[in-house]
Amino acid sequence: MSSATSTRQADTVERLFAAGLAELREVGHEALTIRSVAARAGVSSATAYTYLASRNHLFVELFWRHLNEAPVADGTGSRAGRVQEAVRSLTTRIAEEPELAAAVTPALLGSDSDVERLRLRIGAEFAARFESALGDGAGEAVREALLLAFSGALLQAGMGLMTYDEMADRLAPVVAVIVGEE
Amino acid sequence: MSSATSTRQADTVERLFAAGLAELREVGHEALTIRSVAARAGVSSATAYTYLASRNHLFVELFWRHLNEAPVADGTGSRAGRVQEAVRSLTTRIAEEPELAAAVTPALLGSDSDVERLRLRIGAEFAARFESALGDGAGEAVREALLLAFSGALLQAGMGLMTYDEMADRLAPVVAVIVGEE
DNA sequence: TTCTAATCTGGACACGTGTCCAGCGCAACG
DNA sequence: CGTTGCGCTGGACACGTGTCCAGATTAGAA
Repeated sequence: MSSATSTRQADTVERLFAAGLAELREVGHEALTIRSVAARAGVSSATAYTYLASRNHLFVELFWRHLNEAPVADGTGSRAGRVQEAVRSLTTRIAEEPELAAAVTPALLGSDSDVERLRLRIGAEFAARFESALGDGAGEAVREALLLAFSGALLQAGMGLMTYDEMADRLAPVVAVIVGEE
Repeated sequence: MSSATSTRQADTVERLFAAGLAELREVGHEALTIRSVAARAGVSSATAYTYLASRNHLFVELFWRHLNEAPVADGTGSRAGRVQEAVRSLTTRIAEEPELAAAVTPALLGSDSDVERLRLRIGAEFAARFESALGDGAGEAVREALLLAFSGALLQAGMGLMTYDEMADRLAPVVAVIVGEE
């Protein structure tokens, strides 16, 4: 029972997320409503709200799932080169779903507990990738600078001051400055 | 007539912004509604909406006005020291109105044309301050890194991962890394 | 098959946003 | 001292969010 039950629930959740992503691609995040996602998933809006804490939660969850499929860059080349690769891997992945990226930036600022939980995980994921690209011996300040610059770039892209496609190129010299290119 | 008329309008606008700030301090940005601001300003909500394009616009405008009163740090000391001073001057000012800071972060991501206009001005203000602290001869990448790290810090603070009070201290070593401390 | 408990439904609710407009009142101009 | 017109009012509107709940469905257990 419990396995069948949770299968049913899992199905519903998956249908909701799939519908959310489809809706996002089709109408964009401004026009997306929880009810339209529910309808697309073939589920009532009350049901949607039992799985989605909020619109923000939907966006953040979709982003988190999407991000997890970003390839992990391999650890060859110079330190700066490795970090640049890590950055490129992330931005490339993010740029694949521009509407999702646009949606998640404000959503990440939400105050739902679900949003908060995921936001910590996302931050930790970025940190882990930079950490491993940097290798040992990188100072705390360097790690923090990288993370802040990357967050800043995401924010700028979210505000439309930079496209997700150009993020990696814009960040490359910034990474060089922070990590030290010599 | 036009001067008298615009005096009347200017009065209304000022009352709205003053009421907005008071309301923000009193109930916080989550509970603030345009209608409550209008009521506090002694004005109908329809009138409020003729001057405020949106809730986001209110927050961004208040932030912009607040920011403009941040003292400009003087240009003494090392390059890194000057930039750190510039950062501290900004973060100190921002930390004076924590609710405003919390409100503006998501608001800055809005898509109103008024928000967009102000957001460019705010970004330009940050850039100008860093520029003048850096002096001539700082590379493009250094300037961009600074701006991105600062934006990133604002974002982190907006997400509650850092308080505005600790921003300057957290950023100091980051600035040193970016600008080069030697 | 029948029972039971989890899931889902439909539709109401309170609330906020942002828009609109007919009409009112006030301040300056003639 | 009217008249004109700008700014303000009040209150309706459409729409979305997120909450709630009594009752219909469903799937597995007995």
